[in-house]
Amino acid sequence: MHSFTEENYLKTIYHLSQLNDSPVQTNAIADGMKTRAASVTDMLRKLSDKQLIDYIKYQGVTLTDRGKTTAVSVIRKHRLWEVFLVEKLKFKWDEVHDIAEELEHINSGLLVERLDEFLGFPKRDPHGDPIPDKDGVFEPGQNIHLHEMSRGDKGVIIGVNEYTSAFLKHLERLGLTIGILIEIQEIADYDGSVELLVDGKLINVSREVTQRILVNYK
Amino acid sequence: MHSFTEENYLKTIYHLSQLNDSPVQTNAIADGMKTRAASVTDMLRKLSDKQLIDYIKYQGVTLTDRGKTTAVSVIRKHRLWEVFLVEKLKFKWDEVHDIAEELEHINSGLLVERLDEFLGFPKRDPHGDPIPDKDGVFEPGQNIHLHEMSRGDKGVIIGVNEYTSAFLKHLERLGLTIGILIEIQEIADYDGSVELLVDGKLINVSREVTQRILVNYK
DNA sequence: AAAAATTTTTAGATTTATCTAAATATTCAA
DNA sequence: TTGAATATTTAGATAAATCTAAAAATTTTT
Repeated sequence: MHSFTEENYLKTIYHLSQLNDSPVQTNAIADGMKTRAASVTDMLRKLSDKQLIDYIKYQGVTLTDRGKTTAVSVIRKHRLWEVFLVEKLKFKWDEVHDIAEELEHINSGLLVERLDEFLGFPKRDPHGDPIPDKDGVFEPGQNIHLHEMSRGDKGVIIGVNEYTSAFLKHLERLGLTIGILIEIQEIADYDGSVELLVDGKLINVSREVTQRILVNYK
Repeated sequence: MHSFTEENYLKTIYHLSQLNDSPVQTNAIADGMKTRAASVTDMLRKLSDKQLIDYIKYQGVTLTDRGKTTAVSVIRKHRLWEVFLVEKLKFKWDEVHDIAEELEHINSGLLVERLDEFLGFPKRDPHGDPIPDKDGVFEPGQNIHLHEMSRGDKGVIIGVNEYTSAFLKHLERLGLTIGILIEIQEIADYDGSVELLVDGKLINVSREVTQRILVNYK
């Protein structure tokens, strides 16, 4: 088995490698793990020895198949536990991320499959992120970020990519929650902020926010 | 917060101190933690510095109030998770101990209280052990071990004090599960084995087994 | 109460994950 | 294409939890 720390590195590398196709860089990992580049180098050597990553000094890393499988399994657990916390224990969507960061490392294949079944095999977590099935397969989704849409476009909010309580509460105040229909009214040239029609009301959101919202584009 | 290891030491010391009134000895802890006496001494110094135990060199340890509170909180979480696994996820009673050993260290006060509520504030876990409430109070129980009973005595099995899958499966084969009524028919002088009337049938159990079964004596 | 047996502690290493500071490699820009 | 800036790695330490072997304290036995 892998240590919590190893699992967290793999998860971070996985998420970073989703952002673009090139190998993930040491500093990006250090940022993601809130640690120092030197510590990352130490860990990369270890993960490479265990054949969880392909690592060439100074050239960044990519996950091996084994590494990817492990990362996806941790992500699956994280998202299933988030569904449990919200659906069964009545947590708010902005309260579950940190607890799921701990629960995702519990080690029992049977537990995950039973939990999945108990929850009715959910396809998405409370933030709209897809939950890989037990073979690690994600439901395909053709989603785009809100800031990539144009005036007049419509779509349904399907996810976010920041999980801080502050951000999620902000969205809730604006009425921007998973499943809600939005329509782009206006995009401001000078700061990229966007005027949206949501639930019959006009609201204004900053570019920072539009970059963190995923929309299922119709 | 305390590390997983510290919490496990506190839990072990708590359980050992339940067995008799004298301070818990280094070797007993080493046995319980499956480690060496020297490692225990190292940790005792650390727990003592943190004022979780009262420790006098060569004289053994007792938990301070702070230490006891922590230990009971871990035990509460362990037992609640066991109820969850059996009641909600359909695990057998012999499958849940190891998973609960991991889940008991998840750190969120709110999570425990929500879980307790979700489960309907259970009073006992699947092995019959009492679950302390959120203030650490156990429901009082006047239970005795099966080996302390006499011929003709009757009672209901209320718990066990070994949680290995092998032991629990053995009990199940014998029909000895929580809640079942038993009556002592005969106690063998030469090996302490006991003949029991269970569910209309006569069965024989070794002294090793009788020492690990708790009975609510009528 | 001295010797023997047992228990516990100390001394000194080891492993894992981390760090700072310095050295080295790579990339960017003039 | 060379120097500057940036990114990464190495060297050497530190803290947590563990270990073995030896020393010291305590308890038991004679």
